[in-house]
Amino acid sequence: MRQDIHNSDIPALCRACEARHKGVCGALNTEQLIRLNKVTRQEIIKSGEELITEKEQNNRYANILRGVAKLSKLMEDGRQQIVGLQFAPDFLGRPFSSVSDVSIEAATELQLCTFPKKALEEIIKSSPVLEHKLHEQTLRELDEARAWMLTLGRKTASEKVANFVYLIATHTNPEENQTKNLLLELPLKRSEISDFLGLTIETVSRQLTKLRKADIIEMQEGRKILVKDFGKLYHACGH
Amino acid sequence: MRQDIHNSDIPALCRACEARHKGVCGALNTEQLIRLNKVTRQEIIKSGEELITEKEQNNRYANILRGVAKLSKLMEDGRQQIVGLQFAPDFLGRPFSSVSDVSIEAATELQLCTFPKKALEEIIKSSPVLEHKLHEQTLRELDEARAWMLTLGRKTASEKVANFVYLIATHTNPEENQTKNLLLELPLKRSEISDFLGLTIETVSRQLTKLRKADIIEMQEGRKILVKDFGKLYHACGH
DNA sequence: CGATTAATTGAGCGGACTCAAAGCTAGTGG
DNA sequence: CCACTAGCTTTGAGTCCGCTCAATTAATCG
Repeated sequence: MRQDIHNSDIPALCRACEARHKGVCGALNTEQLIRLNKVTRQEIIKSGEELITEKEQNNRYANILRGVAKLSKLMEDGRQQIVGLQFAPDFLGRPFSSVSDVSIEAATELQLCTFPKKALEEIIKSSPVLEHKLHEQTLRELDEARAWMLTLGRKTASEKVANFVYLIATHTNPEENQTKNLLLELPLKRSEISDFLGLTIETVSRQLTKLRKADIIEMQEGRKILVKDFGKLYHACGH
Repeated sequence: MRQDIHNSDIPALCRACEARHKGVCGALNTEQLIRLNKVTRQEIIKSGEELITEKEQNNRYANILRGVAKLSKLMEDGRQQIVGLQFAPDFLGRPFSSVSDVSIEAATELQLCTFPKKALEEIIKSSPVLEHKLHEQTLRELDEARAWMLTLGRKTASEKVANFVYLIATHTNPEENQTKNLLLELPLKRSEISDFLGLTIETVSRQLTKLRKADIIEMQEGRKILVKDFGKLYHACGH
């Protein structure tokens, strides 16, 4: 599949990139990487900036190299719902459609590798493995969306907040399902967490205080949180 | 692509099947249809019967020929969330994974065309167009899941119920965005509607009564509902 | 027809919301 | 260094929407 023997032929950018190992670019051979590399552009997006607007035309895709992106939907009256978070090395954009029905915004500072829609779609034609990789990410996102639907529809405020901390814990420090202390930084502010959980900022704040008083987490400077008891946190999610 | 010229070669079952036109089987040529047809089996599933159990092994896929299937997730303490509905000619099952993380159950009587996981996966290998079709359905499901997340997280009880009626209206009678009367039959009972909307049966019932008193719908025998004002219904969804 | 399950309606409660105020942070400039 | 601002977060008090519990009515099916 991949020709790691000729590692030196691989574009410098790609050589260090996580997307080539765990992301969609893992489906590409050296020649395709070189071809794609000619049209890619690295970009740094500041926290809060919008990449793709809901219901609007867009003709660029991207891979996340670093940072967290949030996908959200907005109602005319201002109500908002965050419908997903994406981490490196996720692929950003809606394949096979020129309009996304969610907006994509940088939750933290974001380092991206962007490329034109057309370039990707051409490579897909010659390399079905790439579409397979994209399909697998779509399936993973669908599983996550449905798991979150259970959280939104059936869990209490405290379970929701625990679930959010748990989600961040498992995504930023994967495979560390340990009971030991685990330090993490929340990529969202309170208003965003509330829009992700279908709650208000006040309720989120109160429930975090409850988790703190229950000795499950400890709050540190900034948005840093120390998970003191991973088992209890998992349990607090409703499991 | 498809060889409709040799229509007579197409298996009898497939000739009348919606899945060949609008569903995933549209990606297959006559030869592939014949190949798949050797291992397919038509099945009638009674309302309420479970096809696939959450977290359990399963090695069959299916296309819906008639009826509605519901996808749901269950918590240990019995809380339940319906995370999607599927209509003909949708494909049922989780590609590339032997365990589904949702259970699939017949919401109404269901007529299916089932086939072994292996058969489909082999055809995918020789025909990337099939994977593309599956990918497109997955993307559509993801869009729908995210739209529903907005409903679950940010809409009021009355908006939720209106949204449900609207969803059924648009899925059972597509492209009839008319102001004229539209008769439809709800495929779910109250307890299922409440599990879909993250509400209780009582609240669902009360909100339906409100829609009736607002002259937006009219309730008839069984689960039939007459939509008297499609525009008002759309508006009642929060739009 | 009764038996059973589904749906409606009512009364009262409580969890999450609203509104309001005070406490933190980080950034800016004197 | 502190003063000042603007944005974010926490905390409190009171309200209301949707839940719970309970009773009735309506459908469905032997």
